[in-house]
Amino acid sequence: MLTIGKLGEAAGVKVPTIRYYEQIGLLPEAERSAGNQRLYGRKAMERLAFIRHARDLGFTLEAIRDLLSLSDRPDQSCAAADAIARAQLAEIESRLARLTALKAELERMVVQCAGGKIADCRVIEVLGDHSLCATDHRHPESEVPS
Amino acid sequence: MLTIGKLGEAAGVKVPTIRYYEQIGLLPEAERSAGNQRLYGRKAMERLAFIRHARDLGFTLEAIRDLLSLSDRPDQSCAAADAIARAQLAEIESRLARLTALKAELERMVVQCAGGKIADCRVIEVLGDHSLCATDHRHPESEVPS
DNA sequence: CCTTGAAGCTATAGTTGCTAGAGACATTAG
DNA sequence: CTAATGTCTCTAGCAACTATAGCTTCAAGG
Ligand SMILES: [Zn+2]
Ligand SMILES: [Zn+2]
Ligand SMILES: [Zn+2]
Ligand SMILES: [Zn+2]
Repeated sequence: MLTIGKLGEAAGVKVPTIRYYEQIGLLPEAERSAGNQRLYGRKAMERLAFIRHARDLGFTLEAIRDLLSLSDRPDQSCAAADAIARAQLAEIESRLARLTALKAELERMVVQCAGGKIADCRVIEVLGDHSLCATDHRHPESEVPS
Repeated sequence: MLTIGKLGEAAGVKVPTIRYYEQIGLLPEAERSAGNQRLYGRKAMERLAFIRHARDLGFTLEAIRDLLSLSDRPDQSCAAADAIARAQLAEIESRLARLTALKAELERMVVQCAGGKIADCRVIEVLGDHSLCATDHRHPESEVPS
């Protein structure tokens, strides 16, 4: 049985994050020691590793919640899990497309600036006027974390 | 003079967002009509367009605050502005690198799943075990929005 | 002129995924 | 035994908005 600190160390997750996952119900309530400290066994560690890995792949906690409850029903079809993964892939692809456009615009700005006074700065100028941009990079949908 | 609604429409910014920008000091306090409603002129519109465009290019509000105060001093060197833009470019490039790795892993997962039961689902399996991944995609630094 | 509906006002709370702090209790090394 | 570290709960804060509630003001139609 590991204390929360050891578990965090083992899984590469900070202690408050583990408590947070428990609080929102992603991790079950941990066993407690005589002195009321959380104790974790192998199952908790695997579950935490799953969560952490999915987070590292960009899944939201909501998606992870669904994936976890699916993985608790091994006999069912995996179609739902695959759909979540495909949705995540689509999300990543759309962010990639957007970031690629942003990168191109930022490179243009930086390259075009001759480096004089603010009044002549291409960076400031372009920021003030999207029609100076080469691509349409404007924000299509919601802002999501990476 | 535009009302806040017309300004938002013209600039592609929601009304509460404009009020929010004023509240945090990105936009100056607007003039008010006799009935206490905000009124905006061309300068406010340009400033809002600048903010919006910079946001669309992924700059944080903090960076935009700095860029705006730089653009208010046209005689100074633009080195600071260029540095902010280059930092933003670097940030975008690092997000791109990460997302590219994520995309590859997600594609692998999705493609490898034969689509049977959860117990045999490659998606669930890989999520539980990073050593099944082809690349090291783990989260390096802080989570930042796109 | 009056009414009605849209648009505006303030203030507060919610979103996501944590992170940081305060103040108290538990455990462990020396 | 004591000191240092770890853990406990609870609360608040971060970015960048978004949503809600309960008002007031405005513009247009009858
Ligand atoms: Zn410049
Ligand atoms: Zn642009
Ligand atoms: Zn599957
Ligand atoms: Zn992995």
